Amino acid sequence: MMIRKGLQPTLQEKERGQERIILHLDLDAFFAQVEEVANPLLQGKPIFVVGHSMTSGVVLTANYEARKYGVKTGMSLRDAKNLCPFALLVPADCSKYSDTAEQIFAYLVTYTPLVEVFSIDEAFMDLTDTYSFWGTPERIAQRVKRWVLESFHLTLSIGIAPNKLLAKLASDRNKPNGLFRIRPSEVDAILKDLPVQELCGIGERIKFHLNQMGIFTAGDLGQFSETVLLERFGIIGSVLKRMGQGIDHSPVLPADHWGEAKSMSHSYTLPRPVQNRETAFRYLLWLAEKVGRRLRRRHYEGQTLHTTVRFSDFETISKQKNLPFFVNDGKSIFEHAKRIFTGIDRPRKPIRLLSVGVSGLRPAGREKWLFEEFKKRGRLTKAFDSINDKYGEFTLRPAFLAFPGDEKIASRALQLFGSGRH
DNA sequence: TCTGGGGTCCTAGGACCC
DNA sequence: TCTGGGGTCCTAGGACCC
Repeated sequence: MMIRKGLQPTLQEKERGQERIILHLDLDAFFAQVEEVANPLLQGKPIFVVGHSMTSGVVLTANYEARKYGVKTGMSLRDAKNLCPFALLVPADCSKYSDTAEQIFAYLVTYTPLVEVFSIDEAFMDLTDTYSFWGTPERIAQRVKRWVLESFHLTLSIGIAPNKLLAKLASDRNKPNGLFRIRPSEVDAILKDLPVQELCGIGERIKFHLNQMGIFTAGDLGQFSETVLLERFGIIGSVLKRMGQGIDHSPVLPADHWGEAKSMSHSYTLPRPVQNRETAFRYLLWLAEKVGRRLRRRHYEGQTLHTTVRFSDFETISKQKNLPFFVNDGKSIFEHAKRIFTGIDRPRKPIRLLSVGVSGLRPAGREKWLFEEFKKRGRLTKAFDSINDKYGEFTLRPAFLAFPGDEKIASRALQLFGSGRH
């Protein structure tokens, strides 16, 4: 008999013994549902929630009425309109969605502290140690569904399973307004004929390679030689094999267990391609200010600057630069972003998208300002922030953002960026 | 599939150092 | 400098998720 050091059970023991109870919650067609609740005139009609442009771009969310016509999230607006010409277009209002989601996710903590927010409309809960207080996991799922419906008039789909991978699969089973449980004894049967790309983590690219190797279902993947998978995919090879077997030991991690953020960025697809570089610089400054503001709000500063340019022919170039110091103010971020931009620019091509990001983050304010110039800049930035916090984003902005000259772009930009308050 | 916006992680080549 | 091997850092790009 082997004597084990420590009291932690091995993974195999966990697998055999205690079954984890993991829930995955997924708000159905979330953006579209929120809009329908806000505007009853939309109810029962096909709608697309779209980005700022309203004429191009992609569908952020289509409601189920529109999905009947084959419209999917991420589809270009043009294709979506071809499939469903009568759909109503609603511009996205992200702060509205995140406010709602935040209240819903906060409620989940009633049942367990182990709630992991996975995206704006998805969360995991680990109920292993707490569900018995309410009876069964299904009863908790029903209570959550009822509460969300009564409080927000929204439906969601919930999957219950022994791990996150399977819980996510389960929530997808009975959409919308679904509830589905996968028990350990059912895992093999469910995975046997499941197309590989339905496993979270397997996208178009990996699916293509797997298919080429003759692997089409999760069942195929789980049976396949790990050695060959490792040769083909490197270290993710063994992860893939375990996914095919429905094995996933990853924990449900609440926010206070998350590591620090690693990067922050903002990108923007211009309403139409822009040839004029002065105009491009204004967008760049706007993005830099947004990134800086977010870094400061979350008390970060970063050392690596990223800039991406996408031209009208979709050629995309990105470049990053390590700085000898940390930044989190818009002006410094802009100065370096502009320098990087100039280095990768193709001056004759119109620009379609710009992106500014900062990585190499650390908590801000660790070092005293070294130079007087930086000191002044820091104070100015603080004053800006306090006013903007009070009266809304971009109430105060650098004079450069006043858009002299180009009236059309100026008014469009102010409409987009300006708070409208003065 | 003519293609949004915000992230994370991985890979691979080159520079640089000992 | 005709030049080994290993480690680390930097950088560009790609894959994936929602």
